[in-house]
Amino acid sequence: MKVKFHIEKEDTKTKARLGSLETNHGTVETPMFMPVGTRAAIKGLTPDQVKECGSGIVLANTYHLWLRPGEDIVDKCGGLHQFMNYEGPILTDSGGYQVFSLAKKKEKDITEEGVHFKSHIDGQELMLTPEKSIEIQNKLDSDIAMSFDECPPASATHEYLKNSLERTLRWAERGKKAHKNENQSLFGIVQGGPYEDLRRYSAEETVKLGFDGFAIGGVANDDESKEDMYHAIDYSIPYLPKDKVRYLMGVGEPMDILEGVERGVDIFDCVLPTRIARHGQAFTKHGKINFNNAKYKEDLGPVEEGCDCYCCKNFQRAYIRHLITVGESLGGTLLSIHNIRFLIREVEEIRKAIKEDRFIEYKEDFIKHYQQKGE
RNA sequence: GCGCCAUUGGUGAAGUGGUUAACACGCUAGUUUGUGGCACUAGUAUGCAAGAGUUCGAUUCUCUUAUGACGCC
Repeated sequence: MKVKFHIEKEDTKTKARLGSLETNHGTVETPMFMPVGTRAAIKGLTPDQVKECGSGIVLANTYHLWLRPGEDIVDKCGGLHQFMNYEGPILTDSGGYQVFSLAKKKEKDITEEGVHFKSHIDGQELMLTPEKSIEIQNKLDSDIAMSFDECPPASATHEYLKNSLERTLRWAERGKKAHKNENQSLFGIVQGGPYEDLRRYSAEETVKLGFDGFAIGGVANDDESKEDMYHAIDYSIPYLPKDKVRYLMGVGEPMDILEGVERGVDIFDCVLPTRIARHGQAFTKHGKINFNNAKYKEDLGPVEEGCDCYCCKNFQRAYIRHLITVGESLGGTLLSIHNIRFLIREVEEIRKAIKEDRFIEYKEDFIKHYQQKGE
């Protein structure tokens, strides 16, 4: 079955909405944050630990699983759910983002047919096309597949973005035609950088093609400003159907999730919670803290006061700081658990706030605390 | 006791009679948004064992002292 999205409540003061997304592997409440497991693993965490964080959907990546171990092996193992032993819903990214970061600044590698690039593993010359990406995702058997799109840099010109999004539309159509897995949903992706006319055009045309959900792509690239990112959302959302789920790709930071929800986004994904964890940093309601900092050497408190995660319930900051400074991977694991739980706790609170019709108050309160950095 | 060599930051060390004493680690901070996992960026010796001398100028040359290694008696 295809995913089904239901709106349970719309916020009266903003475009925020409370909903649920029904999939073959369970129903997830929205707004929701999705942890990223690029190579069929949330780095450093077991599926049980991921689940304990309250996760709904998790991500896996087509590009990475195509190169290793190969979609046929995943298929032989019984599909992605069985392969990685995750029973909840899984969304696969198309590989577009990865392939474009490999082909970056070489326009000749980007053709109508697809994208030429060299494998980051052995340098082998490869080509990824919309059909190939969808074919791989069909075999991986995720619940949600993403269209193969071009993800242009934030610095791209209006003209470049226009041509690019038109090609992305043609690719979306080709991908849709190539899509054969009846149990898998397919999402379209809106591009167009920070430009109102392009976002509108891209959204309207993508919607016409007909997808099971819609994503806003091409945001938070390079050093795109927050303003541009919020504009990209604002200019895309009005043209997306209300009854389909909306996914803001690659975003993330605690503040951005609030801004996204306020603008009508339902689901988010981001590598940040796990990446910064491995580098020793944690989200807290007072801002981001860095366990490489000497001030945590003798700190006996939990990573975050009041947090209900496994890390905060069982370990002191001094221990986390120790693990990080000596390079024990458990440090990254524990902070990943905390950071994922932090973002999921945030969306849980957001859902509660929308339900109680106080989303904007919640947001303001969150910002007030988040801006006083330190602790 | 004599001879010979050494002594550079928290550590291992490079180096030169003349503007900012290399590099590495460590340390201190910062960055990270559809992950080319375990990275990147920046800062970190007003001083080259101590003192005196030669010189326009010495960490670099000379002398004395201290400490250490090696060799000889």
